[in-house]
Amino acid sequence: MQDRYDPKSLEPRWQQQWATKDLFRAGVRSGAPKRYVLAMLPYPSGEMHMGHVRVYCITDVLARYARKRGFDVLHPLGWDSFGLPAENAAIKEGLHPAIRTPNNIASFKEDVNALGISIDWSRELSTSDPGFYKWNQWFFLRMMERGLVYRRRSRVNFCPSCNTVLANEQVEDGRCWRCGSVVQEREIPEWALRITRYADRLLEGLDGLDWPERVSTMQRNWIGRSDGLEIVFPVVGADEDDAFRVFTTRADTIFGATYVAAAPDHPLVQKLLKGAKRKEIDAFAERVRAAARQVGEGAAAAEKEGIDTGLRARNPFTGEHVPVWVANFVLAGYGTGAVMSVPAHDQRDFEFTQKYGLPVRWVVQPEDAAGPAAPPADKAFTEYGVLVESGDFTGLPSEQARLAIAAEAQRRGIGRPTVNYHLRDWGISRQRYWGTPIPIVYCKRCDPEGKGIPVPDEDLPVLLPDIDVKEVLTGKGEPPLAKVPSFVNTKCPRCGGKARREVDTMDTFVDSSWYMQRYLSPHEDRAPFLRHDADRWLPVDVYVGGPEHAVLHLLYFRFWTKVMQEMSLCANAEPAHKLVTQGIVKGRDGEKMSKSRGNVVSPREIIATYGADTARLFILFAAPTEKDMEWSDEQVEGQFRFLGRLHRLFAAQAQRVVGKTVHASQAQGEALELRRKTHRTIARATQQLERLQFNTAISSLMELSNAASAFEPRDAGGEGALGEALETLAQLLAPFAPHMAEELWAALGHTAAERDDELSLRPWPVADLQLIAEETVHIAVQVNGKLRGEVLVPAAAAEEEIRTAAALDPKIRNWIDGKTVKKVVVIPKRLVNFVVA
RNA sequence: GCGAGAGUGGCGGAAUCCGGCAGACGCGCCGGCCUUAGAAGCCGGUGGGGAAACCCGUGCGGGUUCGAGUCCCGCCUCUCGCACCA
Repeated sequence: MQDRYDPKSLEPRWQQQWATKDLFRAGVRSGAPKRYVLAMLPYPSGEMHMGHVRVYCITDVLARYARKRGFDVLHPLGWDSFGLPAENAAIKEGLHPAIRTPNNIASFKEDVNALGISIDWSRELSTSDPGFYKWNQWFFLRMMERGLVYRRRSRVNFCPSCNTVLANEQVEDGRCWRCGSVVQEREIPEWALRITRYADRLLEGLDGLDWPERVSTMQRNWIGRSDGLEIVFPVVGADEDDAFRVFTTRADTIFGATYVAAAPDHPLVQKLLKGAKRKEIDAFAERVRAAARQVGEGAAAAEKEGIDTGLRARNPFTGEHVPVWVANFVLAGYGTGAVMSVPAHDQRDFEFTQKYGLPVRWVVQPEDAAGPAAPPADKAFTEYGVLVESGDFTGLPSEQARLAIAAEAQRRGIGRPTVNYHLRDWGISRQRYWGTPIPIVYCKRCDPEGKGIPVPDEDLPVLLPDIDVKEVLTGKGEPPLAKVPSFVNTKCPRCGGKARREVDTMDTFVDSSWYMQRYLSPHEDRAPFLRHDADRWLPVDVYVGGPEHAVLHLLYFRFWTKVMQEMSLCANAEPAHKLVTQGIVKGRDGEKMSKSRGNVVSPREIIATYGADTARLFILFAAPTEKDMEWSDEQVEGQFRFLGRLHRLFAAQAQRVVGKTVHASQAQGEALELRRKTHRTIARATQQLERLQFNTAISSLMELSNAASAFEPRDAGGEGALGEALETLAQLLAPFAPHMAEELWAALGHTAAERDDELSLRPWPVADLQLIAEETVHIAVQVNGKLRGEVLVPAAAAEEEIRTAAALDPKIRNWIDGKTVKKVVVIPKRLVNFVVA
């Protein structure tokens, strides 16, 4: 062992050894139970940032710990190499993504290895590799067969000057990010996946998962299941068919419905109105759309606005003729695009009514005196209550009335119970180059309607063509692939005649929806992965990543898994059992790290200065796993000092305890105390690791290190106890600071020549419960709940014995002598409380 | 507005699951040792008040309990998410 702690020489040495011995390969411990530990798929930027460091430190601790607990561990890593950042860089710099990406990957991979992350690189994958994206296309075709794929028109952002479609993030304040033109809205065809068909299964599946409540709640809200009644309000003086269908969750308030509000572009409004009124409403609709673009889709507009259409509809329960308005707060895309407005019991309707002077009818009264007994003048009463002025339903509580009114509507054939979801189908078409080609061709002869003809399986993959970057990736005009004739022009798989390929590519969320399965059979070319491998490894046991993916990726990959299960590709309906969302790493200034703020701390520099072990310890110690943390140079130094102290401790003592551990059982006095500390630390650190409390686990190790440093052996028993403490430290440190742990382990005379003696695979230490159990314990003594002293009693002491000992203590006697002891509370091994008058 | 989470020393944070000695561990700071001096390292101290005995102290106000940072009720503040979803 060197005198000085020099991570620069020590760390690469151990990394080399691990690689040479191929220690982290999964699937070689055949009899052992499996554990699948996974970090979210990274986009391979050229240099790792601190967020990546944090995720991989977390998964690496879990992976290394699991290995030492005897698991066959799968801890793979790959690259989310398709996508917008690479394409944008290509547009800007003219460098083909296929050239840049491998360089970025190589560099990022180097950083991962420099951190000492224990990855099974034999399973590395890149989503831009045809061997991977071929299976995206295969899945697309299988989903098509199952009726899960369809073509629809959808609104997109369009820049008239660049003549191209823009992603949401390319729109800044309603303007094009590149040229600053005002963005328009356009309808274009796209391919969509019927994720909504799985809405209820996605909802129900959440209950069985060990996910943060926050994420499950977000998913529930996002899916947004809402049970209600769809009911018909016929238009007065129009055809039977021309009726407004409205959706409501509050059927109990239908007697209070004083008007109908429809979305400005509601088809029935369009159909029934002509002339000046129609023009007025169309202009209004355009204004509402523009406002929505400005503040972002769905955001609440400042004020409610509307126009009276002049149409009248009949309330099917009161028979009353009520006006039909169009209003900016009614969404065309949700429910039926029209609502019955009940101003007395809905806040939005109330506000609208206030502005336009429409009638308010109070039909639900609070059940008890808690609420208002009469209509409040300033807001709607939105709670459940008891119905009034509601015909036959008067007197019923809201819950019952809802059902009764729904049943009545159904009986009369004017309504039916309906479920609505906030969740929309998943549009996967992207007008970009750097993604998976959609395996579809269009043939005028076989497919005159342009529905799309699937490419046969044997023609997969549809390869992304090589391109002249300067000509194709201009960021302007048609989708890039449309400019590549050799790609576009093809033969129809049905008639063999001339046909055109689909030129859109797939959303990269498709890649990340099933990559965790591809790791199982990464080189398989007959299937995306094998059932045999799926049965061995799925589901992912722990999935670690940022909470920002709570709804998109984490919903899509659950959907995909459910489809795969239906296809019998795997047994489980959920991809990941436990989800851990790690907090973000903030800069020294407490702000989010970003280049523009100039507060970015480079992992490379930290590793170069202090070594990987220091970086790992710091990032795990500074805050609990799920919480945000701030970068602190002083805390980094602190971890470096801790490692330095450990190194010195072993340099000074390791030699003399080699082979002496067997004498530990003779330990007496202080030596015995050290042994107790050692075994208590094993127990605590183990529990803390299981609970992902890495910060406190490390602090437990520091405590043991401090205790061992303060101890000086005087006899064989002492040397044994110290030897045991040092071996334990090296063992427990292994998941956190693996290089240092190996170095310390070697210093204790363990050679790593044999694979079996490798610290990484050596069994995790087991605490001796007998040693943890104390013989004597300190008991806190309280008088009237205040701490007044402490007594030392045998751990096995009976209540009576403890009480007597406490009462005899001189400090305590000061407090209780001459007073009446009304009660004595004794909690064995913890405390005594005298309650005196 | 709705939902979730969090408020503890100068700082990051322990203890919160299951009520029982608040402040583990680290940083910072103060003092000392070593040194020509510094760096590094080592030793000691460090919630506030007080000479001490003691008193006070976990966002605020109540409650339950022998005992509350922890449980219950009502507020305040902050963070995150959703935000006209009928």
